[in-house]
Amino acid sequence: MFALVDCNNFYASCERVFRPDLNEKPIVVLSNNDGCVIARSNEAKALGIPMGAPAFEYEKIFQQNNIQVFSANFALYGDMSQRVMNILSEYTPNIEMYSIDECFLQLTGFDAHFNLQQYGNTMCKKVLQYTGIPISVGIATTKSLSKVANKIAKKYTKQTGGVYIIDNEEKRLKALKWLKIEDVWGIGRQHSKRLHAIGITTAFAFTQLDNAYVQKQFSIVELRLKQDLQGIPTLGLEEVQAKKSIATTRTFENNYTTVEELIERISTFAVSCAEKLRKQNACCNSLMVFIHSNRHRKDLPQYNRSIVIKLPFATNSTIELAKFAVQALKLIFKQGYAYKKAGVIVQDFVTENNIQQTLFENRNPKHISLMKAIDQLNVNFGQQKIRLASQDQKRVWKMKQEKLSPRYTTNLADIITVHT
DNA sequence: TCTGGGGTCCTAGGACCC
DNA sequence: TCTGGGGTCCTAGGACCC
Repeated sequence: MFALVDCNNFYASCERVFRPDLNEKPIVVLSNNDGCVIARSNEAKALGIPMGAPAFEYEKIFQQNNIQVFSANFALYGDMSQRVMNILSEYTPNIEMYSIDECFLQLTGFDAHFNLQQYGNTMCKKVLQYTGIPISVGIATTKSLSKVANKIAKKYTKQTGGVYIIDNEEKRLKALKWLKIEDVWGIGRQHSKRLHAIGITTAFAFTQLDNAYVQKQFSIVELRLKQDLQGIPTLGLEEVQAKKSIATTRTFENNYTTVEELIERISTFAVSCAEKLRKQNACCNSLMVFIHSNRHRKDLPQYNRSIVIKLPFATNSTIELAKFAVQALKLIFKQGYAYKKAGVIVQDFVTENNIQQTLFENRNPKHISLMKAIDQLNVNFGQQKIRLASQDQKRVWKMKQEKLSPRYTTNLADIITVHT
């Protein structure tokens, strides 16, 4: 059996743990730059705030309904996630952390009399008691069916107590007939549109399609999903593996029009990628830079371009990566556009001690110890203390975060005070 | 005025090999 | 007149997830 454990309205719940006065009150969490809604409490959902709602359009509605608004506090959410996962890891060593707020547990070795319902219930109780985060648990014979079970558990919390189990054919069919095709895990916007066009509106109807047809019209991914939904275990638990790409991308608060402004941003993004690379002891062999104009401004000329450059040697040096990223930027920059978003993505990794030397040009060996020193200084004296000259020296943080909550669990100065 | 960020996987097609 | 077969690797683009 697989269990899918999912935290309810995770970001909103994290904020609420430290603000119990907000229990049963509507909460939304905004994306970077306080741009759009990325999490909603049940109360906010009931008020009709959609996922992705632009904050500026909904400002009035937030006020009218007394909705508490938060800027995204990823330091807090990441730490709370760790705490939840640690507790769930005690239940089985076979655990896959699928995202910041959900994980799959593979449950083996339980006999037919084992009470899964009770098992799920204690899980919910323990996580709630230890962390303050409410969770839902879906249990079934395959991964995708446990996702379905979880949806039911969450939707009908009152009846299910937050735990639902699909353990026989009758329940499986009932669940799949209930589930709309667009709500199936792995079926996104494009696929559900195409499926609707041929009259497929439920998960059940999807499982009735011909295997060859599904593979031909879609891909092997959708075929695997179909079989998994039929109750044939096709998707297994996945090992956590090293990342294959690392990105730092941002939407800007304002438009940038000059290459100098973009050089500063791109350098900073490359620096951030280099730091993340060093954390996972990897070097990259290629790098992508992209720049976008504001796609929402239909009245302005649009320009979107990206470029991938192969590096002459694998590196994770801040200095070298920033240099290459700026070179790449200069190849695609065009005068006359208002740029609103840009990013750097590094890929093609090799582990640090496994670098293929090249004949003519290699990474500067001095950079290895230099980067160690920089990383250590930034750890000891705060992030971004040591910067490249090409980065902005005046402002450390340009992101709009007007409603940021304290880092209650990761910053000593932010620990909550208990009034006695 | 104001609209997020970070990932993974698969496929088709082209370039290349013998 | 008539011009093969089998394979690998790489990349761009498109789909998906949270």
